[in-house]
Order: sequence, then C-alpha cells, then structure tokens
Amino acid sequence: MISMPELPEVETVKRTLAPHLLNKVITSVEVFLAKAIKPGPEMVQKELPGKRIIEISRRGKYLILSLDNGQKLAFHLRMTGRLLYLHRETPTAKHTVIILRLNDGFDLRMVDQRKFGTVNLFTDDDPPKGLKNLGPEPLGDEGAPWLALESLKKAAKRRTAPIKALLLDQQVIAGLGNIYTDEALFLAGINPARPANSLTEEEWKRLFRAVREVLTEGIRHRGTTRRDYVDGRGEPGDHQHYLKVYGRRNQKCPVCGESINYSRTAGRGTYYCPHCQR
DNA sequence: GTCTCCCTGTTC
DNA sequence: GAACAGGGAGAC
Repeated sequence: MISMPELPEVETVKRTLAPHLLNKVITSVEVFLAKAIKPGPEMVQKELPGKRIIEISRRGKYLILSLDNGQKLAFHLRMTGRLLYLHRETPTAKHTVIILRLNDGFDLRMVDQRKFGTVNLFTDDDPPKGLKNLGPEPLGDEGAPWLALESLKKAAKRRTAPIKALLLDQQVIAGLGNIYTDEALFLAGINPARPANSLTEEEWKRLFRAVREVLTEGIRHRGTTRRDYVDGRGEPGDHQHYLKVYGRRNQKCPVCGESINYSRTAGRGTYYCPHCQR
C-alpha cells in the first residue's frame, strides 16, 4: 500500500476532516503504536482528554490540530498514514496507531501500515524539529511564510546537487514529495539531475510556476491515489489520472511521444522525459 | 553534501 | 525470497 501523502493529499485530508473535528472535544485517547507518539503515550493520554479542537491546519505535509489550551497536535503521515473520521463502533483496523475519541460518538483514527508516521504534541514555544525548520509554503497558507522565487534561487546558489534534491528539501520548500516533484520538473522541461545552481533565469520562472501549478491541480483533483491514499472520509483522489510522467516508466511522453525514463536521482525513483526535459 | 535505517505489502 | 517503494532523522 503506497500512498505518499504530499501537500495536496494532506490539504485534502484537512479539508475533509475540518468540518467534523472543529469544536469537538477529545474525550479519551487509545494508543496502539507507542513509538509513533511524541513526547510519549502517557503525556498524550494525560493532556488530550477534555480539550477542544479549535482549528485544523496544514503546514507542509503536517496536519495540525490546535487545542483550546494552546497545545497542538501534529500528524505526519509519511508514506502510508491515513487519518480517518469514523464511528466509534467501527472495528479497529490493522496497523491502527492512535484513536482520539470525540464527544460526538465518532473517532479520529490514524492508521499506518508502515509505521513511519508520527504524532506530536507540542506548544508553539517548542515545536518539533521538522516543523520548526520547515521552508515556506509554495501556495501560501494562513499565517505561514510564502515561497518566493528569490528564496528558491538563493537556496540553490551553492548547490550542485540535483535540482530534484532541492525541491524535495523540506527546509527549502514545504510539501513536495516524489510525485509532485517529478511532475513539476516535467512541466518546467527541466531534467531532474541538473545541478540546482545551473538553472537559467527563464528555467527558474518556469519551475516556480510549475511547482505551484502541479500542487494546485493536485488539490483540485483531491490528491493522488496510487494504491491507498484516501481522504478523511475514506475516499480516494483523482489526480493519478492526470500524472504526466510519475509511475509511467517506458510509456509515451504525453508531449513528444518518446519513452519515459526511470532512473535514480536524489536517492529516489525518478520519472522524466529525456527529450522534453533538458 | 550522501547513505542508512525504519517498516510491510507488492512486485519481480 | 529478494528487491522495491520513500519522508525524514541521524550518521558519516
């Protein structure tokens, strides 16, 4: 089960969960995978009951619940994590990580087959490292810094590593994963292996526009479901039908008809058209 | 900067 | 029965 929630998927989960979770009170907590819970299951079980959820937000690939006492709960789904709003009587799924019981008879449940996902209870004066070091939001978001083309170029200035590695670096841009990175580079006509500091002014403009476009389209199609990504209501997205290169090894490039290549770049499986992407 | 590890289901 | 999928932490 591969799902890879990136920015558009987490944004869709947020939008589908928000109406159900807003102003609900957490009545109790059940932990099934202790190591995923930070600072620890005891802390979460002690702090959460009685707290009201006053906001549901997203920052990069983190989904964040704000509680009425100033505490926040951040979920990171990594590759196979799901967040679901389910009736209390629903049987507990295999690989369930945590269940937050709510005062409306429903639960917020995190299920994660590969157990990479994390749940982090924190306050703003002591955010988890990954969240604290997160780069700007490519589409802009409530209160978060926005990505500017200038900051992207600045980050690339001394980097000879592949442009793909730069786009995947969450400290440079928040929210891109393997799928949308490959799609953005295709749309911009840039080879993923190009050294980040080798892009021309024109290429930077195309890439900046492409990143924003693929993410916007991904959200519009309610995310990409490769195998099992589902939103907060358990429904798959549609964006897999719109991918131009990702997962299409040896298939025809939708622009030029040449065969799409698969290689390993920045430590990740990488799909690109050698003819269209230079 | 790059590599390894974490983890399990799917694919080869 | 091994290789593979990959986000991010930590090691080097």
